[in-house]
Amino acid sequence: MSSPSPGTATPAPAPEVSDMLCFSIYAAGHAFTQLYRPLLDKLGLTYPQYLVMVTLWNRDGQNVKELGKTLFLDSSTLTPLLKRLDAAGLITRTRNPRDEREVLLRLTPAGQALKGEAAEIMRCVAAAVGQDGQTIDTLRAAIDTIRDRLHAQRKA
Amino acid sequence: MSSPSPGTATPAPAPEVSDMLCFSIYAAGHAFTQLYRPLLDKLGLTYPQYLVMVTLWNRDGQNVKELGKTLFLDSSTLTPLLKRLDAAGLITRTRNPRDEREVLLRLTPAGQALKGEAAEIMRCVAAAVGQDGQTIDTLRAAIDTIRDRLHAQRKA
DNA sequence: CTCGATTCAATTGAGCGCAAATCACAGGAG
DNA sequence: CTCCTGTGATTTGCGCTCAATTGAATCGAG
Repeated sequence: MSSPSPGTATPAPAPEVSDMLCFSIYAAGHAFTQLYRPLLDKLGLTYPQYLVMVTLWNRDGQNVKELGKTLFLDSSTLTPLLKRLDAAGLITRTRNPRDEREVLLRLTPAGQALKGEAAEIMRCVAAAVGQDGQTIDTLRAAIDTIRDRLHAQRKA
Repeated sequence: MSSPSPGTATPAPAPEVSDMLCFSIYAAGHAFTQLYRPLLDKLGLTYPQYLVMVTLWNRDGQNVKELGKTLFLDSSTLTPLLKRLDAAGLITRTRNPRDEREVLLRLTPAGQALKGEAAEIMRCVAAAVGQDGQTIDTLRAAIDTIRDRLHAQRKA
């Protein structure tokens, strides 16, 4: 008697992926990546590389650990990605003389210069999303709340 | 004079990743994957493999194209994934005798049997998300709307 | 029936993401 | 100073994701 529909002819609820919040987020993430691809191709960046650049544009000179904390990414993901940005001439990677364990990430002039181009991309994405700022902020807050709850679960 | 804040001391708005909806979705997606990992390890599945199984539990005997349409994934992603599910004894992959281009995907008894274990996982995930069904449905609808808009943009 | 276009799956190459193991450095206890 | 522990980054191995290409089968025009 624990079923919501009591007795007759409901063989199984049969959940579909389209009913699952995790799948909505999964699919929307891919859709964003594919939206960004042609826009970022002009800058020679991938979507995760772009997120790294946005973070560095806000605070230059952080180390890998701090960057990873902001993006929720592991150093084993970031190290090869940062090497590619380095090879592309957008950042430099130097050990901190005060603590040789840390690698400091600094934008090159070329890396700084890309910031100007990014504004145009943000406008394109906002247009593609096609929702007002209020709606987006509310949605974002709801998603972040869930993310934080999932991360908290991780420790428990 | 094109700046929104007219004259004084606003050097740059400096958008951060935490202000970007795309990043919220990106990070939440990873959080879900990490929540699922220990749960699915018991079944020997990865998260994308689990989504495939959920889809096949709902409709057995589809081909790769149809599966990809549901999950928004390409055959180049699915082919190796399906080979792993085949190697694990959860599905079979056979050419459609009516049209030899298609590969039909069918659950094995072992693949069917996993469906029972999945209910428990869904309960764990729902508990971790910790929101009522109404809230989740609203959130999911909003995300799906944006996803559809992004996909539509793709064609234009 | 033959030719050309289309469709479905598979393959290839590059990059992302994470767990686990490794290496180097820093800092404290003795 | 030496050992031990902890931390930051890298390496390795596996799987996912997609663009581009290939190969095989189907279908339609003539």
